[in-house]
Amino acid sequence: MCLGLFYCKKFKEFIMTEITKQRLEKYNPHEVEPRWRSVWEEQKLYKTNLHSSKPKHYMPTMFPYPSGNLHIGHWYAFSIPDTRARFMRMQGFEVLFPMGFDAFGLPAENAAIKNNIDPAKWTYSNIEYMTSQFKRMGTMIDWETTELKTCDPEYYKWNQWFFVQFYKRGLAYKKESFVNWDPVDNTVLANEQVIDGRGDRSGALIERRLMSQWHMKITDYAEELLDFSQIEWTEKVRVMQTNWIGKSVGAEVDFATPAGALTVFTTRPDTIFGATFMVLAPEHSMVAALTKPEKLEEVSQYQAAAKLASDIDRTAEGKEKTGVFIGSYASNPFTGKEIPIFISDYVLVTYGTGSIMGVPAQDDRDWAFAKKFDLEIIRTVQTPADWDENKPFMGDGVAINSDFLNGFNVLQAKTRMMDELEKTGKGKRKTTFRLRDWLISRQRYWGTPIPIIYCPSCGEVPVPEEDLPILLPENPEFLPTGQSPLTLLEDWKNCSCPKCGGAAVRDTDTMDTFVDSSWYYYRFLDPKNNASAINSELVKKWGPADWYTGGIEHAILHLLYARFWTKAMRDMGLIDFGEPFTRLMNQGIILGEDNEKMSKSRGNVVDPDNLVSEYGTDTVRLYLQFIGPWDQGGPWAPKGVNGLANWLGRVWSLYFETPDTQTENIGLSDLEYAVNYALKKVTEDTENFKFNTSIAAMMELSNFLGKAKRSALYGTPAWNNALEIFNTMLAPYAPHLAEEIWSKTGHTSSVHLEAWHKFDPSKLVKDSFELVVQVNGKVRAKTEAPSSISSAEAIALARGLENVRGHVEGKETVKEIYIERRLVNIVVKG
RNA sequence: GCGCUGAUAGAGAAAUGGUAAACUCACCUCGCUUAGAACGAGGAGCUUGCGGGUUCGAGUCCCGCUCGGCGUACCA
Repeated sequence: MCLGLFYCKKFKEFIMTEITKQRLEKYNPHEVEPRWRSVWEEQKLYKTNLHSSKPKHYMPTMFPYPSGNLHIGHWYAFSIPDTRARFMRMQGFEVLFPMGFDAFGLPAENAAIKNNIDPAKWTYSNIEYMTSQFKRMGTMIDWETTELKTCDPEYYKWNQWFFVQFYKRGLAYKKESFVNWDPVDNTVLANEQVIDGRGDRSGALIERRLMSQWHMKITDYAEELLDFSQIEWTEKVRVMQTNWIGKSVGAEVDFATPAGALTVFTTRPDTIFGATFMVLAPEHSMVAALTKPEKLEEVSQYQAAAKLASDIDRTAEGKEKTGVFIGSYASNPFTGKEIPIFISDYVLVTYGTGSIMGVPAQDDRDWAFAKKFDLEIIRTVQTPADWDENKPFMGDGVAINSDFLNGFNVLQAKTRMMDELEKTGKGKRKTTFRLRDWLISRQRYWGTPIPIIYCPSCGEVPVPEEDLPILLPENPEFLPTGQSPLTLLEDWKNCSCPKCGGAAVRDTDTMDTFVDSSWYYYRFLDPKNNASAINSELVKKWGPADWYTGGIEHAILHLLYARFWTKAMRDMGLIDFGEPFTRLMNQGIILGEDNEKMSKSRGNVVDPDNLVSEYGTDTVRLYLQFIGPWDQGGPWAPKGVNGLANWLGRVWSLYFETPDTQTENIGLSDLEYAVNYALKKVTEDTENFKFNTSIAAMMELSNFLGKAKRSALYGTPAWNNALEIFNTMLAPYAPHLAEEIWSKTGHTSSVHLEAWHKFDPSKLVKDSFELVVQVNGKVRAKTEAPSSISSAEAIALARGLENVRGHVEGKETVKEIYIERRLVNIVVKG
């Protein structure tokens, strides 16, 4: 912090004030802002009445992780929606704008390991500090009603409760599978948390391990999650979720092998006549049975290599196909031909059946494999005339070499083949999803303990509801063993079986923190509720959220899980709707001055605390909104901030400086037009998150008022009314300045309790306008015309203009166009 | 590779198919002996990344290209 500069400025201000006392007192945000914030807090001005009879507007934002410091991105994410929340409040809605902390997670634990601090202590002290930073933001967050920390037992108890309910309904289950192991954070990760083969937090290359882990059955909802008809989200997020869910419609087909039927999944059943080989994933369960003794060594070697290789190596772009012929043959169910069986790492054990039929002519991957191993290629779709015969053909065409399918196009052939498969029992229709069940076990300490007990005689037993919460024990040992720290706490781990009372042990993993964020927006309505997870009555009244805002990075993580959780809650009868967030808005990212992502190593980090100390909260908020469209983000241009501070100063003087001249000639209707125009623009733009143009409209208005001030309008009732309306428009944008002006202009209650003014459309109708006249699309003249002018009159008026006549006379008129209250275009020839 | 985006004065950006550049910063001139990293008056700056097309009219719609961002990537 730059205290030197700060005090120096203060001192200068003090001197100036003394010398020029008779002049206007300069607006001083550093005095005004904290003063109003404490008044608001005292008066509980922003208390939301959850039982209000007004229409509700629920506007949560994705709550932050308590990293220890609010950065400029937090200001962008939270202070801007606050403007809209304030606006909706003035529009007559009862608005809930909540805030809490997503407080479980790895950074706390990593800090504990590194600095030997208790993760709880670290987290709670961060929350305390960040809350004080938050309060400087001057938001209408109702801390008292909504504050929520997911690491509180009163919160995570209900994670455990949900887990038990899900368990009873078969939505939470344990299975052994290949999982993503992060060797740096020493835990498994969900598929959604693996980015380009690396852990999303640690950046470590992910290893594949076979482990027994808890999953949430999100795949039960795969089909429903593809349905976005109940929500208005951006195309981008819908597409990302749709791709992630990855629905493929096709068929499963059985191929006979010496070890029994080998089932493959294909989206192209029409190409079976061209299947000339089989490929299994190296981990496929039938590999052992199908491997001939003489191939055993080669196969084991390949399997070992595949196991060691990271996903990123296995899937690298342009990687040459590898594989091993395992010695056995399968029989093509339609041609009867014996085709060789391979293993290769381009087939994934986790997708479909983990095995495929190789159809090189119609698939570029199979083509590459066939070329590499010199396998037979049979075209089953007629290639276009100019087709390069050294390429596979994936397009539509007529089936060839395919017996009863010959002559049909791809779509027809698919249907016929699937009918045939089902008729003959050689296969069946099948839809496969890319989406896997959500793996929620984490081998870490700082999270919600999984409420399951393992009993030698009763097996896995969920903890009875009355025994919840299973508290996280204090003072764990943090050893980088790859085991959960909870495994080392014998006293905690050992327990008795709730069923038989015999000796048993607890599950020592904790839940993925995305469990916490899957339902917190319901908990905000009653965060201290000790009797149930949610207050059904309030959730019924307030849910689903009207608008939800946050970063796009959660498009397929949090936002997909939250939808799943909500649907599961609906099916449990807890709520009566199936989507958590009716509308979604993703803010962009604020970049450094150098147009690069802000980072300490680049040295381009903008510190909001310093900015607030220099310019005040209102200026920082306004600048972040003015910089551009909110969903676009953009680079930080430090010079512009000052401009916003100066604008606030000019607004201030608009109210409190007396004009010394009366030189402008401005009429009442101009004033009314300007005010109503701005009001219309600000109303519409604020509603739609277009804060930059909204502020521009207010600047235009203040520029106009600055001029109008030096006219006869000054001091009239209309002038005073205009200033008052402008004051209320400012309130959501510059809450402190607006309140100070409001109070200094003689009001005794808060401007934030005022109703938003409605614009008067009748004041926006002008009785004349500037008619633009084009000849052949080129502007040739402009003239004032009455608004009521008819098309014929407008054209006649245009033709009469001297500049136009020169371009029109003696030429043949082809067309005349009049666009109401805008322009005339005369098209001539010759 | 595929999908989605974006490209407008020196910078950030406005613009229901209808006068391109609102608004802010920066720049220039003048005023103000000061609210001064201020204020007031005025000014300069572009044919909207490139090439086609549709249209009376295109920054906006369509096609191709160049460059950047985001997402995704052997999913059978």
